[in-house]
Amino acid sequence: MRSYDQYCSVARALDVIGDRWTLLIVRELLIRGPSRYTDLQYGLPGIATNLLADRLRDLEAEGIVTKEVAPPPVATTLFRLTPRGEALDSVLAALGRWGAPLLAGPTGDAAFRSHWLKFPLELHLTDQQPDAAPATIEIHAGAQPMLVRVADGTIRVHPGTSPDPEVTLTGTPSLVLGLLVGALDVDTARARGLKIEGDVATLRRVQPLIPPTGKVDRSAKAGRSKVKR
Amino acid sequence: MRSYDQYCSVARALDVIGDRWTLLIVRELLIRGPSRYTDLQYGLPGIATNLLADRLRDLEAEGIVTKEVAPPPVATTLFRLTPRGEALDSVLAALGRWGAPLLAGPTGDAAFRSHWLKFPLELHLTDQQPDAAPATIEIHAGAQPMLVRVADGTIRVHPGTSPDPEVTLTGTPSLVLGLLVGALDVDTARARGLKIEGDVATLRRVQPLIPPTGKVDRSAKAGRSKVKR
DNA sequence: CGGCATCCTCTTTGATACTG
DNA sequence: CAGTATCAAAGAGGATGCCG
Repeated sequence: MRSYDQYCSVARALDVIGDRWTLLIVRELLIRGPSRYTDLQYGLPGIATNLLADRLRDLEAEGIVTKEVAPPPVATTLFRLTPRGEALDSVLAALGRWGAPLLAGPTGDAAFRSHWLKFPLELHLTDQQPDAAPATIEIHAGAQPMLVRVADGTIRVHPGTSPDPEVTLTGTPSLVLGLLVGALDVDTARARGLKIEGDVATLRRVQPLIPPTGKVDRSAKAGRSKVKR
Repeated sequence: MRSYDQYCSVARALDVIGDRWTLLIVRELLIRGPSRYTDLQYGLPGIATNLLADRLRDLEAEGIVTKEVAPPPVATTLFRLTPRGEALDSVLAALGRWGAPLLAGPTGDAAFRSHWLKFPLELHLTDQQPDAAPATIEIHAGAQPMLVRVADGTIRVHPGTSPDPEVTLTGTPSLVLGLLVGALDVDTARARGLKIEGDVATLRRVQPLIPPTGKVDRSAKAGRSKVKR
C-alpha cells in the first residue's frame, strides 16, 4: 500500500494494516491462533493465493506476524501473531462491534465459517449469573460445531463439541446469532427453522440486557456484492 | 470496494469503511465537525479530488455522512457525520492508539495538520490533578495553534489561542508529542529545539504515568513512502 | 499435499485539467 | 466552492504451474 504520508497515528496505522485483506488475516490469526497457510485460505474465502502470500510477507516485515518452519519430519509452516499483532485485537473488536448491526442485512450468498462467531458472541454476550455453575451451549451453524462456555462471568467461544451441553442450537448463523443476541425470541427462532434442544434458561443467562437495534435475521433474500454506482 | 462477501461483522464493517481514504475522511469529520469540501481537502493532503467526491457519495449512501446544502446567500455545502458515523470514533480511537508508536518512526517529509494532534493527545494524556484549577497548554506546531484544556479530570484539544496559557510549546509535532507524552524530558526537548514557555508543572499534570514504549522523536531523517519490495 | 510464483485481465487509484 | 472528466499506473482477482 502506498503510504498516506501523514504525521498522524491513524494514518500511520492504516499505512500498515489498511491494505485489503490484511485485517481479515489478523482476524483469522486472532481467532484460531497459529495457523498454516491452507488454514488461512480456508478462513479467508475469496482471497487470491498470491495476495495471501504477499500480505503475509508484508505482515512479517512489519513485525505483526512471524513465520516458523517446523522441522522436516512434519514439514509445515506456522504463521503466528507477534505481541504487536495481538494488540490489534482492540481494533478488531471495535470494528466487529460497529459492524455487528450489518449482519442483520441481507445474508445473500455470503460465505460463512463457524469460528467467525467468536467475535460477535464474545463481544455481545455476557454472563448474567457469574455465581451459577458453568454452562455450555453447542452451536451447529457451519461446517464445524462451536462451543460457548459460560463460567465465572466470562464467555469463551471455541470450536468443539460437548458430551452434555445445556443447550444445542442448530440452524443458520443468522438465526443462531439473532436468538443469542436477543433480537429473536425462542418461539420466533423456532418458527423460522432454528432447532433448540435443552435448557432454554441458559440462553437467557447469556443474553445482553439491551437487545441490539438492528434485528438479526430478517430472512432477507436480495443478492449482495455491491455493483458500484 | 468489492464486498468480501463473508457473514462476519468485521468483514461487513470493512465492506463499508475499508476503502482507501474512507476512515481518514471520517477522522476529519470527527475532529473538525461539519466541514466543507475544501476543508476536507485541506485535512487530507494527497487525496485526489475525484476520490474525495466518490468517497463522500459512498459514505452518504451508507448513512455515515449527510450533506446539507445551505441556502443560496451563503451557498456552501456542509458534510456532517450521522450518529452511525460518529459511532466510528471507537474504531478510530483503537487505530490511533495502536498506531501511536509508529509516530516515533522517521518523520520524513510527512504532511502535518495541527488538528491531527487531537487524537493522540486526548488518548494519551490524563489529568492527574482533577481537583486543581483548569489549565491551558498552547501548542504551535503547524499552521494553526492548538489548545489543550485540562479541567475536572478531562483533556480537550481544539484549535485556538488563549490570552494566558499556563504553558506554550513551539516546535515540531514530534517534539511536542514526545514531551507531552513523556518520552522526552524538558531538558532534552529544549536541547532539540522545542521552545517551552511558562509553568512546566502543568506538563507533568497531564503526562501519562507510564511513558510509551516507542520513543517519540528520534530525529530520524530517512525518507519514507514505501517503495514495495 | 502445502506453500507459494507467474501470467494475464480487470478494477481502483492518482494526477491533472477543466466546469457550473 | 464543489465538484466532473480524462488517462496512465498500480493493485486485485483468477487460473495455472512449480517444487520440496
